[in-house]
Amino acid sequence: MLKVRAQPRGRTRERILELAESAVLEKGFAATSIEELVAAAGISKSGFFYHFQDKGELAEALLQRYLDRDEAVYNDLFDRADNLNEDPLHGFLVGLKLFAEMMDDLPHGHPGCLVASYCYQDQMFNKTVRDLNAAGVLRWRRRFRGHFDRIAARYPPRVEVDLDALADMISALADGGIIISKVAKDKSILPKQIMLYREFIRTIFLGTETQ
Amino acid sequence: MLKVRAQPRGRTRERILELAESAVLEKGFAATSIEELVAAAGISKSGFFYHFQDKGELAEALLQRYLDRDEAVYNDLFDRADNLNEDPLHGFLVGLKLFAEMMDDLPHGHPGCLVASYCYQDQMFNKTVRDLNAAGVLRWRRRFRGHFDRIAARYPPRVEVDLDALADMISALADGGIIISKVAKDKSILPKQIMLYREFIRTIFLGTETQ
DNA sequence: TGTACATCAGTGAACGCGCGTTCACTGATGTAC
DNA sequence: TGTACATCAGTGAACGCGCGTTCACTGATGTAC
Repeated sequence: MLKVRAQPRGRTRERILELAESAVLEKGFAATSIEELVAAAGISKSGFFYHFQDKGELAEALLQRYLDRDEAVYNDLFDRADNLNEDPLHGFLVGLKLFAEMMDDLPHGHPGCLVASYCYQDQMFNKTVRDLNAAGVLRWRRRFRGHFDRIAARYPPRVEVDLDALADMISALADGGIIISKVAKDKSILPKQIMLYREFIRTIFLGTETQ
Repeated sequence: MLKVRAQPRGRTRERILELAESAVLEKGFAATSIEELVAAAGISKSGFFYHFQDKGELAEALLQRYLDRDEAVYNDLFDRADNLNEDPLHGFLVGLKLFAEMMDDLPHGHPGCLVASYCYQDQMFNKTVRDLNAAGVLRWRRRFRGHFDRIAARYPPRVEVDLDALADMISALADGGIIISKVAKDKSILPKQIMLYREFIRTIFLGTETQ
């Protein structure tokens, strides 16, 4: 009798990461045991240690994967919106609308942000992981700061604002909106916050008189 | 020889809570052990169980204490600002400025928000704790919604905004701003976000034409 | 095409440590009479 | 004021369980010749 490989080659590691991500977002990294992951993945404990040297390596792989996917998704979204519009402001406003709609379309709301989760378990992780997290935040700042530079060149801001702070605001509002949505158990809060941010951007560069 | 009580009556429980709060904010609830808390508090493990039935009771007491203190601080701050100003908008704007200044004055930045921390370890806690957390968020919404109702009666909004969402925005921005500040290791981010929010409020009710 | 060896993707059993919790006990302080 | 008892704020030792990690081993697949 032939024993058949339970999973096609190389899939198990990805399955562990997938299971780990939702577990970590629901109860935190420390409370997510290797035991429960391997039980859910249908392998033995030692199978886990074939894929990861230790639990710390899981933490790192998890965050790296999250940041990569996140960047791919939002690069795609904002680039698409930008390419559809010749005007940088309107392209960005379309991007924000798509962003809000994407958040609104998640059936059970946003599952949570690993950056925020790791932030509140900071001491658990080594320097590599913490640096990865910080770099993720700074990448978002640079991306949006770029938008604002192009926009401000064409639309002088009507109010005095720090463009770096304005770029950080979308990260803060997204992370905070996820938290408020989750705690209040109301998935509509997050997309509404994105749309408020969009309104703010609109009034900064277009003013309130030209409704 | 007289044995002298190490701590004045009733102080030990408070010391445990204080130690637990900073530990939880740094590494999460699951990773904060009773062992380390009692070591830092200078009592034995059984001493802990004299004050708390189990670890879950610590979680609840911790959050209750946090919410109570938070409410007292911000009630005080915004009531003070409101009483100094006859006008509800200007009173609120002063309150936001005081809020931002308070955040700016924290020597090592904001130590973190327990509501956010608990949110990302949700599965660890029982319904009582989760309800406590949700109630905290809704209390903030009501408080700020009250401000906006009074403001909007005198200053019709220049742009169409949902006042509940606008009230949630300060919670989201505070929680998100704390996270971005912590992750980027730049304590100036949080106060800047509060000031951006203040700018948004100003333009909503006063417009951009009247600089 | 057949064979030898290497690599891949794990298994199973054992480990020691730390964790939350329990329980019988204690010594100082407070209260009633 | 003195005494008896209750309460407060703990101690010390023990517990079982689950956790992350290690190690020797394995059976299927891939590759070189």
